[in-house]
Amino acid sequence: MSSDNGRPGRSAAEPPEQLALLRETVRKAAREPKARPRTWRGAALAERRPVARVLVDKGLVHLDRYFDYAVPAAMDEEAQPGVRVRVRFGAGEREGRREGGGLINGFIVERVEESDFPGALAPLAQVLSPERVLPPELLLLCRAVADRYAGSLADVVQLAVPPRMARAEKAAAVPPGEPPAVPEPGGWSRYPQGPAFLRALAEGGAPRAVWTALPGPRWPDELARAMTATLASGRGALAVLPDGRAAARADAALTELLGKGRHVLLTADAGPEARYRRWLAVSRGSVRAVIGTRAAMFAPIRDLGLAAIWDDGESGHSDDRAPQPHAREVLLLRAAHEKSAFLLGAHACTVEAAQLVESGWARPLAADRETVRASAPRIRTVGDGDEGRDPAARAARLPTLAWQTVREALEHGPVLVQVPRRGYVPRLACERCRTPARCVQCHGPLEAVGAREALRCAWCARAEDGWRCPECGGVRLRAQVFGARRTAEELGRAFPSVPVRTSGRDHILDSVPDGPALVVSTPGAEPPAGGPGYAAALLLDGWALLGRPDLRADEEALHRWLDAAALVRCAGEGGTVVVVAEPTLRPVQALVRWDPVGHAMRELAERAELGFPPVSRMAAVSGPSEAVAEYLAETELPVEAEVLGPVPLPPARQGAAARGARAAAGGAVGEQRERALVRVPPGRGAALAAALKTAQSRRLTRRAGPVVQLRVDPPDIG
DNA sequence: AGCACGCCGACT
DNA sequence: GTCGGCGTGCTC
Repeated sequence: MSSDNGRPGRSAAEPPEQLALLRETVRKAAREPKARPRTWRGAALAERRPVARVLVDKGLVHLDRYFDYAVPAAMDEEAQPGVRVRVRFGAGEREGRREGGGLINGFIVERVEESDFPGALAPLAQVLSPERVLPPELLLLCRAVADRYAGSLADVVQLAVPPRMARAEKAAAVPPGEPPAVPEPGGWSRYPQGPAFLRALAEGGAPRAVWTALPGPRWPDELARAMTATLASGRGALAVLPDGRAAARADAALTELLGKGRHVLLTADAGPEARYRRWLAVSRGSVRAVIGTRAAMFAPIRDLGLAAIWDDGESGHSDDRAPQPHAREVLLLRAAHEKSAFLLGAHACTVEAAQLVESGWARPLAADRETVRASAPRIRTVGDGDEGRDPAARAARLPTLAWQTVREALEHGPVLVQVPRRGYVPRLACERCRTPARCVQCHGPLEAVGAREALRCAWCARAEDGWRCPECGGVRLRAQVFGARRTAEELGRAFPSVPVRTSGRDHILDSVPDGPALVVSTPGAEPPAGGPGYAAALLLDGWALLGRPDLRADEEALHRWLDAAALVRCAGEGGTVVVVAEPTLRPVQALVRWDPVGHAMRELAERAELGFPPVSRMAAVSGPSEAVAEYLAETELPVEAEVLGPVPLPPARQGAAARGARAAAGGAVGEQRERALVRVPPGRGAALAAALKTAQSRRLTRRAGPVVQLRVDPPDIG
C-alpha cells in the first residue's frame, strides 16, 4: 500500500462532505496496514493492546506528544503503562526496513488497541525494567506542571522520576504497616484552629491552611504531627522543605513520633542509589510518608492525604532545571488533583501565601496576638546613621544600642549576628546618610566601574563624576557590605573573651550549644541554638536587604529577619533582637509588631493595584534581540496580554542558564540579549502558557532563527 | 537536534 | 545521464 503519503489536504475551500469522505478514506487506508500489525521482522506482537503509547525522553517542546510503538509478544507482560522503555527514534524508513535512528529512553503511558499513526509502527526495542515508575497520577501531575510553566512534559518527568539504579530495584516490596494512632495536638494547641485542623486530617478530610508558625523551635514537631494525623486516616503525607538541614529537622521530629522505617527522607545528600531505593519504597506503596527537598514534591505517594511545604519564600523551593517549577505551585496542583489537604507553613508570609488566604482557597492558621507577643523576642530598631559613640562599639562598626545589647545578652547565652551575603550589595549609598546614589538624569542606580571609583548609571550608562548626596550633601559613597568573616573578626576584637563562630554558604553550622558565643551568619544559614534559643540577635545592614531593586526586596528582608528572630528566646526570657534599619520602613515595622501576614496582605493589595504577580501572571521571554522581537510577533497571545519591553539585559543578569542556552544555540558571546515580560490578568495564566508554548514549538519546528528562553513566574522582576 | 528526502547545477 | 549541493520537514 502506498497510501501513507496521502495526507489529507487542509483546504478550506473543499465542501464539507468531500472533506469528510477524504478523511474517511485516509483513515481506512491508514488503518489497514498498521492498525493491528501482525508481525515486525517476523516477531509476533502482543495479542491484546498491541500498541504502546510512548513518551520519548527528549525535552524538546515541539516533540511534546506521544509516539506509538508496536509491542512484541515477548514484551507483552512487562510493557505496562509507567515502565521505562528504549525505542528507536528519529530514523527514516526505506522499503519497510528501519535503519539508523538512535535508541532513546522513554516511558509507556498507555496500552491501546489501535494507533492513529498512518504508517507502520516500529517495535519497542526493550523494556528497561518492569518497575512502573510513571503511574497515571504522576503523569497527570507532570502534565499539569508542564502546562503551568509552558514547559515540555519530558522535562518535567525528568524532574519527577529519578534515574534508574538497577541495584536498588532488587529489594522486595513490602506492604505498609498499620496506620499510627492519632497524635496529641502538642504545639498545635497554641493555635485556636490547630487541634481542629489535626482532627480534620485524622478524619480523612482535606483542610487547606496557611500556617503562620510561632517563633521558636517547635515547628518541625508540629509539621510531623500534621503528617502523623494524616497517616492515622490511612492516607499518605508529604512535606517539602527548602534545604537539607530543614528536612533533617522535620525528619528527626517525625522519627520521634513514628519511629524508624515508616517514612523516608528524600534529599540529594543520600546519594543517587539510596535515594532511588527510598523513592521506590514510596512508589511501591511500602512507605506512605515522605519528607524531602524540592524534588520530593513529585514523590508518588499512594492516596496522598496531605501536601505540606515549609517556608515557601526560600529560594531553594524553585527548581533550577527547566521549566523551573516552584514547590509551592506544584503542591497546590497536587492538592487540587489528588483532593488532599494542603499546609503551607512559615514564620514569614509570602504574597502568594497571602493570596491563598485572600482568595479563600486556604484558611489562615495563626495564633492570637497575645500568644504571638508572648512567644516573640523583644524587637528594637536602631537607625543606620546612628554610629556608636563608644570606641569599642565603633571598632565593631556597631551602633551603641546594638553593642550594649550584645554585651548584656552574652551573659545569658549565644548571640546571633545576621549579615547580608556578599553580592547582595545593591547599589552605592551615601556614606553619611545612606541615601542610595542615583543618576541625576534617569534616577537609575549608580554603580562603580573598575577599581578607580569611576561611577556610571546602571540604567542609562551615563558617567557620573562629582556625585553629591542630594539629602545631606555628602560626597563619599559606601558600597561594601562587610561579609561574615570580616564582621566576625571585628566582633572578635570588640568581645575578646567570647568565642566567635561563622556560618555561611560554604561552612554551615548545624546548631550551636547554649552558652556565650557570637554566631555570625548569612541569611538562611543561621544555626538554631540549643536550650531556649539565642539570647539576642543582631540584624545588620538592613539597608542592603531593603535597597535591592527587586519587587520582593521588602518581603525578603522581613522573611530573613523573622527567620533569624524566630531562633531567639521569647521576650519573657530576655530575648532581644536589634535590627539596624530605618524604623519607619514598612518591613521594619512589621517585624516590630511581628505581623508577617499583615505585611504580605498589604503587599498583595499593592501588587493587585499595579498589576504585578502573583495577582497577574507574568512570563519572561529572553534571547537575542531579533529572536525576541520575532517570537513576540509570531505569538498569538491572549487578547488581555500586555507586553512590557523588551529591554536590553545587562550581562550580569543573563545568568548561567541563559549562557548555556546561548552556547547550545550557537549564539555569539558578546551578542545583545533582551528580555520582554508578558503579563496577563488573573485566570489567564494557562492561556498565556499555552500560547507561549505553541509559538515556541512552531519556531523550533521551523528552526526559525535563534531560540528564546521562556520563564513563567520570573524570579527577578525589578 | 539529527537525519532523510527532494529538487536544481558541474561532472565522469 | 548522474552525483551531490544543502533547503525543508519529520521523528511512531
